[in-house]
Amino acid sequence: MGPVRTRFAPSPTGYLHIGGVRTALFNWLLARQAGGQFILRIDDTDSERNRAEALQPILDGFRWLGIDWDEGPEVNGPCAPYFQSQRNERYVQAAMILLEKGHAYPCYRLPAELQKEREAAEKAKKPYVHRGEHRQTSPEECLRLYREKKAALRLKVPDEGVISISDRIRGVVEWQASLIGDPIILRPDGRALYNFATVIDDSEMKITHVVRAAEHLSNTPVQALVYRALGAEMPEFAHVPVVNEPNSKKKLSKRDMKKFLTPEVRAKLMAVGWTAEAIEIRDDLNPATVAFYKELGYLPSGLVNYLGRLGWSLDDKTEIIPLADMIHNFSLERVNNSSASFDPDKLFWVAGEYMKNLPLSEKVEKVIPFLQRAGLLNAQPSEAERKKVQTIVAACGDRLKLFSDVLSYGTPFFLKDPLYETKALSKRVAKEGVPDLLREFSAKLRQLPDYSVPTLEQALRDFCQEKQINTGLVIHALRVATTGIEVGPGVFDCLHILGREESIRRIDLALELATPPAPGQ
RNA sequence: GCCCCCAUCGUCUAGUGGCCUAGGACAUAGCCCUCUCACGGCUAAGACAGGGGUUCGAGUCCCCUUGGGGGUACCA
Repeated sequence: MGPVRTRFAPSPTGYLHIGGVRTALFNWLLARQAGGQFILRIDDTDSERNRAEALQPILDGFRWLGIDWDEGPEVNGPCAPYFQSQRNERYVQAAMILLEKGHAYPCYRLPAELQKEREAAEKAKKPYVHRGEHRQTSPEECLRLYREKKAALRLKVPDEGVISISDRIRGVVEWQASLIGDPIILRPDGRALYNFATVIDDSEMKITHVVRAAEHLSNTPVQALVYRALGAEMPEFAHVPVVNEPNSKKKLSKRDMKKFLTPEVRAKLMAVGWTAEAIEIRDDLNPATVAFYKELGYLPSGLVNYLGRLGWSLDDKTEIIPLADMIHNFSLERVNNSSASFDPDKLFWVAGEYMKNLPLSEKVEKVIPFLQRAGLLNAQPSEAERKKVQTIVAACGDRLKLFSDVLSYGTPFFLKDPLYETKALSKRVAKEGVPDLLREFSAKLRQLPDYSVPTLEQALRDFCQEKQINTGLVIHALRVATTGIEVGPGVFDCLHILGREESIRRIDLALELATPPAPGQ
């Protein structure tokens, strides 16, 4: 066997599905570990859609995640083309060889007739195994018949015997050949069927490891028979367990993804600037797709780590596995054989762990687009503005788990006036004695020698000490007065970011709002 | 119906016959730290689907049942 070559063969559906990425990732890891090649092949045999448009989101998704391909769309390679729709003549050619060699035969039965037979068998509680009448016809005669009148071409399945494959994840799996009906490999119009096309492609592309979703396990005996008939070398098979819906044993389906677009999900998307209409049009924006996480500002490295750990583990305790370690340590033998539920909470946590380790400068770069989209920053931020963003991001610290979190923590620093939460204002500012304290402290702010975080903190502590009051009282009041909200970076960071004049202006503004003029005045 | 696959805390997992009184992580709850939130620290609760075997000994091996999933296509 030559160098390790793995592949992922998505249909151009217009989005990159989470479950698919996991399978692709395992393939990619295997290839990278062995210094082999990872191939992207597009299964577009039945696609009537605009291919370029439906393919782009998939390529974008992989690129965003850093999963690169050595051969495939846009990069090409020695086995081009990498679109099944452009490879049909190869399938026809291969089918003709099987016909000549007596491994295939034409079948003139109509689908409707077969359907009836199937139903009859079902009623009789007997397995339905289709065997066409031309199974015994000589290859020469079959070829003559086929030339005379095109028909569906069926593969001859042995009458008896066991088809056995050794799956790298499942172990040995066997099927009775007598229970497998002769499958169609070519339609009367010459279009190949999946089970046939896949084998031709995998064989021609010298794929050494077919790592795919477990739902393909049942296709494998037929494919094994095609390899055998072709006289081609069989690749290693590894069927990875499917990814289930959160908290469910149901497969995370590509169909019916709309149900993941819950009100909460919609709210998250709208918080980062998507309108309800845009979400409707971009029907791929939901938690089952990669694009969703990109839009919400998840770190791609976090998503890759999470997906890699879903169904595979390094040992009994490691959760955070840098990509290089994952490449180095990945093995099919440690892939679980039971299906796994996708857990958005854990993904969120992993993404946060990666964010903690991201250099500040990178956070700043990645956060800027979210601020721009929200209209808080213009398209060409000045050096001063970038500096301000940096200060804000630094002040956010570990609170920033997603890039979009900059909106919940940073917005008050970009608005002209804070958006005051009424409740917070009445709870923290419009409170017995607090307005006077704020006024006094505000006056102190004016006199500070500088406006740094330590100076501010010292000033406040001294002030509270002097007044014999709890520091929290003033701190909470200050935070609400200057940012409008109760949660966020440390209050001294907030004051520092705003600067002296703006801090004081906002305190005055809050006091105005919180203390309505006394009646009669 | 028939064929194939799967089965440890709510979820992801460790476990390859004695190291298991079943370990870790997310989520949950409580406490601590603390200017809020987040981070961090500590603690709690929480699982071997059921039944038979095999064995001195079973989460681990075998069988059955149950439950999930996939296939049974001129879908992929």
